[in-house]
Amino acid sequence: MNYPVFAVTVDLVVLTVREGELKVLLVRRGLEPYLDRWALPGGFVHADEDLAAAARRELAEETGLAGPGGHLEQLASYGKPERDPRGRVVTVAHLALLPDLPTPTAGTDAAAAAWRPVDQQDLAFDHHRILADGIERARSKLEYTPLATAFCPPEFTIAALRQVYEAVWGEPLDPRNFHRKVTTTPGFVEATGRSTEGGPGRPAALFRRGAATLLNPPILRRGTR
Amino acid sequence: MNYPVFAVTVDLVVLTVREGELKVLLVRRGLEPYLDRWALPGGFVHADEDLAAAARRELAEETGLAGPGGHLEQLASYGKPERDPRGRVVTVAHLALLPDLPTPTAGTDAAAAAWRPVDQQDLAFDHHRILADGIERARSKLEYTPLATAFCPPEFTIAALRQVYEAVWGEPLDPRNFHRKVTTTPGFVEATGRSTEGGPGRPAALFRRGAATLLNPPILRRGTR
DNA sequence: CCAATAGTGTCTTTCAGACAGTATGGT
DNA sequence: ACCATACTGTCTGAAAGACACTATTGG
Repeated sequence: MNYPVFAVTVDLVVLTVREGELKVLLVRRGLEPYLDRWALPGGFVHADEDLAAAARRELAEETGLAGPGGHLEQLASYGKPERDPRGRVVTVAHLALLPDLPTPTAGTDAAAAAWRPVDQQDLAFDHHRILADGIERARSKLEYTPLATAFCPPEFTIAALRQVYEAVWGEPLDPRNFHRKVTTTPGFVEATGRSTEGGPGRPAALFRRGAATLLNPPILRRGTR
Repeated sequence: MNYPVFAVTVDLVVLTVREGELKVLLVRRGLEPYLDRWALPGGFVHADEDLAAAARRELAEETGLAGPGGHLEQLASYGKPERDPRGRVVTVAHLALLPDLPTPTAGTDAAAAAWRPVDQQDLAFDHHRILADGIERARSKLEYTPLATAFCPPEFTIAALRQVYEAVWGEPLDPRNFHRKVTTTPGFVEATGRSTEGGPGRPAALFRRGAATLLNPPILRRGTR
């Protein structure tokens, strides 16, 4: 049997919420092509490695840890013949959602990695399109899954969860209605019994993620109604 | 730069509704490995071909036409090292939804192709998993997109559209509430002015698909509530 | 007339959106 | 006391589920 040969890479759309904004992890390329341009982190799939394993490995190399919380899923594959000038490369993009880690980009691999706003232009390769697809996937998944908790540390307040929604969707939500919705949806979050302390205002109860994998009914964005 | 080489294929989960049931297009393998087992149609991506183009080509080869109506989208990629005993093969699975064509499987390529029930066991490779993922994608997309119309001919009755939902979800829907829902959702369907004739009962108005790409609010399955 | 299927109207329940009001901390 | 933030309660309107009823065809 005769067939063309390909290289296969994984690229990562790694998102987090910092300073009330949705951010994406980018690396500055140190090689041609697209020298010095921002790009999604990624790399070649090894000879005896599953796609998901390659994505986990790259994530660990770039971020230091995919430790507590967080979420990693396959996004889509991109394989236009001209997408990489070096040859025929198919990339299997993955989407990672991480809490805002104390050690953000102390990766071993990438020389210059940084959290950047998600409205990036002029990324290397077709990474602009991959990024756009990843953001849309994240926005959409917040509607019907409890995945927003992946952006939060193991224990979080309802207000922190709401700020995740507001950052990802870019629109304000009513704190009271949001609180009611989240706490009455079975399995979305469960109370830990603990509370915050020290800040201004009444202390907030702390929650951890619940067991539900699907929100019913969903929380719909304004934009899609 | 040194990296492992892969073969890249596209595999197709082609679904239609026949005789009130959801069916998948399968081919009987004429080669090792998995000789004589049912498998999803598919093939190698050509040297200068986009992934989507390869999927369209394979669909045309297997079904004869992807003509009026229908829908084709990327599903997911599968690349476990051991998934093909011949070597390292990554497959980019696609999902196709087609109306029940008069000429179902007069393909040129596959010797023995057939519409089979979707509860197949013992497919070749990891095709059982791919099929399961494709069916779940289809079930889920009927909830929040007007994609059910892809299973229908260019003009169809509300009852025919309802039977698509019932076949894909495997549960009965109330004809009256379904009618109200579909006809009052802007952009889901638009009336043609024509009607059916000849059958028993009152003639039904004929509709074509509307311009909407997203249903708001969605039509939710019983199972997920 | 009757059977069969298409389509409309009505009632009830659920839930989102808007927003008043209460609770509990820090300064 | 006052401010800030957390949380609860109430009202209203939109829409789903259940289902009675009317409409239009063929036998």
